[in-house]
Amino acid sequence: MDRRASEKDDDTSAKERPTLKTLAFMTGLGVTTVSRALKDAPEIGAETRRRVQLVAKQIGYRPNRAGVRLRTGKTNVISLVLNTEHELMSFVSDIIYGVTEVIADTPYHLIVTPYSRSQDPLDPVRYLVETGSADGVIISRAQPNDPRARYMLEHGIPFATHGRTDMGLVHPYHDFDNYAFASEAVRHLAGIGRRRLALLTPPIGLTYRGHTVDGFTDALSEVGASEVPFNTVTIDHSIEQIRMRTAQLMRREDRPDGFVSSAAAATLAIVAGIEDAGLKLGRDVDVVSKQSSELLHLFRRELFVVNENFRLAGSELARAVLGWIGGAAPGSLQSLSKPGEVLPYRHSGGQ
Amino acid sequence: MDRRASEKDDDTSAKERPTLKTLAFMTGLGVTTVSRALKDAPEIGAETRRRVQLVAKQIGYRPNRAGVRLRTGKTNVISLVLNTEHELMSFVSDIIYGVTEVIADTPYHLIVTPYSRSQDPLDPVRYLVETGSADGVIISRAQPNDPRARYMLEHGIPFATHGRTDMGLVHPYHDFDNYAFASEAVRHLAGIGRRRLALLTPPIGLTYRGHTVDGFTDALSEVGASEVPFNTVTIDHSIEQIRMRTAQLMRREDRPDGFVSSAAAATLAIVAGIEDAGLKLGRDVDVVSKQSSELLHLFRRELFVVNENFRLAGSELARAVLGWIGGAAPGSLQSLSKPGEVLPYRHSGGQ
DNA sequence: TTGGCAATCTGTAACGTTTCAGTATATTGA
DNA sequence: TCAATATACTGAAACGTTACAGATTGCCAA
Repeated sequence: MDRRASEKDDDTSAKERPTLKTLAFMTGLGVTTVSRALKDAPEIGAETRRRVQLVAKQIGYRPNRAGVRLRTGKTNVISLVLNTEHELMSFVSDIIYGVTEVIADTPYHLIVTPYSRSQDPLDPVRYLVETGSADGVIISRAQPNDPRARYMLEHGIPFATHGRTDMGLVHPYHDFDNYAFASEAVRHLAGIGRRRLALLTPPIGLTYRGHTVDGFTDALSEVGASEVPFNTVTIDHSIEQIRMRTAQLMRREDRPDGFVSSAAAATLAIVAGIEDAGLKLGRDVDVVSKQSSELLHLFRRELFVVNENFRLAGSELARAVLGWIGGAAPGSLQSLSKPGEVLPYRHSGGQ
Repeated sequence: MDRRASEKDDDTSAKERPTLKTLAFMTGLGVTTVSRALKDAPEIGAETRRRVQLVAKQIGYRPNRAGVRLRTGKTNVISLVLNTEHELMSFVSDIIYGVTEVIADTPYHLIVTPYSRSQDPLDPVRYLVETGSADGVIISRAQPNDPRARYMLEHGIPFATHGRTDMGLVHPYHDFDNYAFASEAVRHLAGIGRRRLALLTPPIGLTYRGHTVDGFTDALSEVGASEVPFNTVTIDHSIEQIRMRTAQLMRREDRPDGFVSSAAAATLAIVAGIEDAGLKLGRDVDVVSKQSSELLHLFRRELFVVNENFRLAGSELARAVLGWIGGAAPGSLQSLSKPGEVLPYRHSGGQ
């Protein structure tokens, strides 16, 4: 009853997974010929090629990944490297879906490689390279001088970064235009009469913090508004801390009448802080916030939002890495996503 | 200058990744002996074993995954199977971190295997089993009669489900006690004088919808409150739909004075719908909601929340799968997470 | 007729690992 | 002394794939 024990060499009717040997036996060809026929090598006769591919399709042949990987070193794996405490929730979810969307009809698998605060961010990357665990890597939280990007360039492994670096080295990236976001936000606030603005920045050390700050200050002087420093917290701080600092700030004489916030969750905290101080959103102060899922307008209708699409980022990053693996020039695999306009509350319910 | 071309057999000083052959050469032993020494096989002399392990550590030997996988079939991979449109954002993020936390100090990698609405949920699971791509699988959105669980049991691949099944088959799972959540929520609402309650349920077809509904109705009759049917939407519906249906419901004569909601995002929509109808949360109606990240209390202070920890779920599921792979009895790898008490708003800011 | 060449196809080896079936040496029992 | 046995180690084979270096055939030019 047990059909496990295979009959040595002739796998004629075995229920095991078909291999090249199976195909070779069925077609009467050699294993080498089958292998080449399946990958459209030139020295295989047209009819033979068709015949092999037909049989392969019929019996549902799928190349054994371990075999390929052992022989060629090709893993067919893309690794997404994530920080386990500081990524935005929606970022993780959306970027994964974006990546999987792109690799769905390729042989690639997505593996998630985490690292925590206590680790050197280089650790996971080093691991991947040393063990040859992936053909391509996606990293987030890019820094102006990013040791991970440098390391991967030195070791010749294709990668893409979410966010840009600034080392004079060229590599694929996808980024959101945070300069445009921040400057548009300032212009919008100025347009509704706000003149004393505070910025809740991205975390220190990341490239896009610089872009955001630059957009903010440039637009500030353009419209003739002034900045109220708000440097004690960033969007990486806890909700409670941001809330407390905001409340402190709003109880001061020289409080801001406008905020620009780089993340939705932080915006909740800012608003809570504003209200803790007894002030009212839309009357005493206005807030423009980035968001990645369309929820802020439910929170307070007075909020202004700019949408950032992380799913798109995931897709672009995946495309970039695959492109590099496929031999495209790294410099041609860079993309910058422009923010849409600043959106006010729009009533979508009712009848 | 190019040191790529290796010198055939004697890898004495090559900068390539060390293999068993490298270790064999360095120790003067055979490849077989080295292999066994590294896995503490009994027929290796104590000193030899120590010596081999020391050298292995020194030169940073790491077994080649492809070699192991090809020879033994062991992949050292856990696959997390996710629906690309209906998982909660926070679920994806947190469960991934929970899983990676547990497998961090094991040789396991986590791969994410997505499937979309248009696909049979069985597809990704079938793929994993047929291609032998993973040693263990984690699936979410368990159904009472779940073809995926049945399939994996039949094919003997270890797995764990987020949520329970109800097929008389025993397998590892982790679940949140949604019966307790719903009944506690009802009791809480009754305790503050609410008598006409509506339930926004989990999606039709999932096991925990039944648990939630049962907890809700049992507690209703226990406290002598009545149900206002709210069956046209579930938490899988869009924010806009839930909002619209809620507003419709709240404009009726026989509107509810209390809601129980199974997801935080849906709760935002419910509140928006309530306010669309011109009613006020906390005065005209109260809402108890589950949430997985502590943000709802920032949204409206009048909300009551119960926390569900998805990171814990991820850890438990990973532990369960690893346990099963390690030979533990599937029946011993089931866990149920009890909800905490219903939490009112607590002011945490200010001084 | 013969040598050359293009077009197809094939066997062998190798990637790194584990398992199987040994071998060599020392130790024991009688 | 010899055989039996335990201890410690080893080579060869195999997992499925691809690359290398041929083989075989037919055809054409000289």
